[in-house]
Amino acid sequence: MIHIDYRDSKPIYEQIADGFENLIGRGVIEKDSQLPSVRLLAMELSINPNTIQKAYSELLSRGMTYSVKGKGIFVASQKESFKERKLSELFDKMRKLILEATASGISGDEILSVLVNVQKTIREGA
Amino acid sequence: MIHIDYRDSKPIYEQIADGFENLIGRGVIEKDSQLPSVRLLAMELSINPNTIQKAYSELLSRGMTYSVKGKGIFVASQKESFKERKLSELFDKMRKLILEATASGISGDEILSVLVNVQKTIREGA
Amino acid sequence: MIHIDYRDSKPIYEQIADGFENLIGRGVIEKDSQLPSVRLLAMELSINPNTIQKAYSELLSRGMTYSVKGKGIFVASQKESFKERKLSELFDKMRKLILEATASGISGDEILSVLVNVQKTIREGA
Amino acid sequence: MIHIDYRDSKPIYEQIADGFENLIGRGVIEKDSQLPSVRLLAMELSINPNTIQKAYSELLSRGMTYSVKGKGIFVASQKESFKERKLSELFDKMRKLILEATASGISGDEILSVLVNVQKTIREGA
DNA sequence: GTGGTCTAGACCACG
DNA sequence: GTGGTCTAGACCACT
Repeated sequence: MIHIDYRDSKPIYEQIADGFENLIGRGVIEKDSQLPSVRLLAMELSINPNTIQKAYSELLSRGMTYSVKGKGIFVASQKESFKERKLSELFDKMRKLILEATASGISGDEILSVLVNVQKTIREGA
Repeated sequence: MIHIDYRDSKPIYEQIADGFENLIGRGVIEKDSQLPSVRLLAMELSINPNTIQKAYSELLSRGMTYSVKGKGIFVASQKESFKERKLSELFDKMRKLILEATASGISGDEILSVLVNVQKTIREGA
Repeated sequence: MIHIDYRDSKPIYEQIADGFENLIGRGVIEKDSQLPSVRLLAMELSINPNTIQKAYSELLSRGMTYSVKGKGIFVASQKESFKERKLSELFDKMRKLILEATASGISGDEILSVLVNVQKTIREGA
Repeated sequence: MIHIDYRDSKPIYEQIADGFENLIGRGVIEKDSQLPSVRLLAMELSINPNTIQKAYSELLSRGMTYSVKGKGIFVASQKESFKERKLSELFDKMRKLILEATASGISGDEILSVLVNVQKTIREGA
């Protein structure tokens, strides 16, 4: 369900949180359904329970889930569209990337060309 | 000459190294010209000399500079084109960004549209 | 595992980095296995943890290892053959040595003769 | 007469001392002839007089020269043959290089092969 | 004065 | 527990 890459510089707890956010946002996990318990997921992924706990706290603070004492953690109803939020995130990250590139003397056309190349390689790789 | 943002998660020594790499790569600092001394820059930026030293070591291992004991640190001649390297970096980061976005269900056309929007806002901001 | 010579002009952190590079390159330490922790090795060698950290950073930038925060430092898969790289290094150092010798008026045949003598004494010493 | 490479890791005073040792050893500068004064050489090479002074001290301690107060520094008669000494130096450096290479798993034949290749490239380059 | 190495001790994020 | 960053202060070789 969730894939962990230990070599990724992104911390494990964030990889887990992002993974669930994706599954929830894309509707793979439905609203009000229960997430696996901390202990269970920790065993399944062979990961320290503290790390799972941190990932779940992250999801909670992002408003993706709600917790019921003694019962577990459940998927919250999504206020704003998941895709909308992701598009907004993409916009911010893309903007930062482009500002950096521009500061290094790369032109707008060159950036566009890089984007097209990337998309091409991804299509070919798929 | 170099601007430090203490709130940035990017470590100080890397901000400094990146800053100089940019100045050197864009030709603002010429080949064989001397960089400010470790102690001087440390005083100017109110930063520990060891941190400056680490930034300069980073530049050295990136091949951007060469050092002469007792004399100072100087800008090396750039073997590989700076821009070429930056374009390659941009490609990698862009690829990662797009893969993430795609995993969230964003289409290639939508990504392109975001890019165009970003470029538009940057042009207007400038 | 690692031997330090304090009288050697080669800095300690480099002796450590070179030592591990050798162990890794020769396959003594296997891929994805964990290196001793910074603090542990510091205690074992009676060396300041910062110096160990610097040695490990060096290995990281050489691409010999990858680090996972909170978990440890691990041996990376070797892209370019270790031996290939070492042969290239040997070539460069040998070239420099021979150029110096030639500048002192030593002939090519004399250099070859010295090499044979050295190899002889090493075999006898072993 | 003497060539300085500021990028070389070898300190300048040593480059100067080695340069004179070479000229003296190969008979380019004759016995009992006078070396240029510290001030003169400093001006010619655009180098700090302290550095020249250190180079001359080095030559003195190597027994290559003798100094006469108020007159200057002169080339001493060479006790042991210059070439003999250089061969001995070459032997030591070569031995160290080969021991390092052997520790990295490079065989004696491979070392010989590298040597031959180096000599080949030098001949071709000349 | 210059760069480079090392020690000591602190703080942070992560697991 | 782990690695990583930063500060403070010392010493060294070299110019």
